[in-house]
Amino acid sequence: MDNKVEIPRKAIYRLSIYSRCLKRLLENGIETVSSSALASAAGVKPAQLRKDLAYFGQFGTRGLGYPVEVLLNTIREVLGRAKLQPVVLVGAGNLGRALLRYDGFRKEGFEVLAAFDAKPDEIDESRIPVPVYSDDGLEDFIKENKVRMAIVCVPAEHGQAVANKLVDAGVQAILNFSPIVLQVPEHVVVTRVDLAIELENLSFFIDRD
Amino acid sequence: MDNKVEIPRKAIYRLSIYSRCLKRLLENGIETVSSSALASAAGVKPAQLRKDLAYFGQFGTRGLGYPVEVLLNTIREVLGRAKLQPVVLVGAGNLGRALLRYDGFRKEGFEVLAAFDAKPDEIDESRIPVPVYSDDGLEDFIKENKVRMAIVCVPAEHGQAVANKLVDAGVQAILNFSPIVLQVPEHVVVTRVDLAIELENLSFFIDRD
DNA sequence: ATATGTGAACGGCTTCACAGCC
DNA sequence: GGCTGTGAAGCCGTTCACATAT
Repeated sequence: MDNKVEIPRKAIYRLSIYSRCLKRLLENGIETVSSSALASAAGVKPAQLRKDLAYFGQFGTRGLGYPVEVLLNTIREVLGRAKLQPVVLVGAGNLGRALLRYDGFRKEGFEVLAAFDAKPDEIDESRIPVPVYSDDGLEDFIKENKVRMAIVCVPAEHGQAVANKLVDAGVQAILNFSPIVLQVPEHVVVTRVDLAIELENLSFFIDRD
Repeated sequence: MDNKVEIPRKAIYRLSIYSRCLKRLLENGIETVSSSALASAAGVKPAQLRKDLAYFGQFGTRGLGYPVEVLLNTIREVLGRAKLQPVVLVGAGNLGRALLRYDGFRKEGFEVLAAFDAKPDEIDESRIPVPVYSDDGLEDFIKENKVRMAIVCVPAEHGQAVANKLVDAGVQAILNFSPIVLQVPEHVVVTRVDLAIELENLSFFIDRD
């Protein structure tokens, strides 16, 4: 399959899920997996898995399945996850500090270099594995360290201002935990994670009294 | 518009976003809003906003727009957010404890009654506003308190077992922070929030060296 | 004049179903 | 026999465009 066909965003997202499943299979010493087995672990239909993989190559052996390790490495490559990716975090409140302590990021190849906060002096740095600086130095730091990704955990009222700063400094992707919709230029990608909205959304589906 | 037409999940999700925007408008004393203004604040197209609202009624005045307060209340009603919703959290690790301290849930009408952990004795409860119990009591607690929603923050290897317990006890909606795909019966809704995957997904869209 | 409500067109992702290969 | 790869069909949500209402 050739590169001219764009890979749909949704497919990209699922690639990450597949990679997690493959990682577990690899750890368990499994060398080959069928589309139906992997699909079920990832919560999708077999045909969809095969279509997703077909966007960037042919890896399977008919009658057999996919080689776990090769497939995993290829997916990582496609996702651009060959090397450690530097990240900054803005807003060291409750949530921000928790994310700084969260080891899932590093384990997956992201390095949070530093945190920034409007009032760094009031932050209890004792259990945080990275330095917390004042917002003032944000733009310089991003430029100096060629940071392209940022995590935003500031209150709603500061979200847009922070995003503007980040974009001006060269950030291209933002993981936004602030409960607002950020307005950014087209070349910048934002993923919004609003925990209260996720809960609210779920609550629609439970029985009412 | 009648109730026979199912509201798409994505539309439901957007209702939550609209409600946040409307809340801000209300706080600023704005009484009427057009579909284009509200849509732009919510990051969607005007036609989509109108379609979403049309799923459950007609609220606008042609030539004028929508009454902010009425619309907000109606959306809250549709979302089933009339009263406080009890929630339990399972897994009081870094992320779990941060979520317990996060005030966004309560502010939006969710009450985390208690947390459960495999090793509650090792948890530093000092800064957590709810009790942390042993996993043993999970099912009884859920039944006694008629809990229908749960937040899961346990390591991947325990995720499915915890989910099974929750479902058996009567939980109908799960917000899953564990990095696995939970297998649940059809009547149970799961929303997955995998922070590492979100980052990974974003990293696909930044320039490579 | 202006903005909603909505049938119809559109587009894109998902699923099917089967040909092709091991 | 079993499983992948893929064109074709199907489905669902989005967007358009205009009739409708104030």
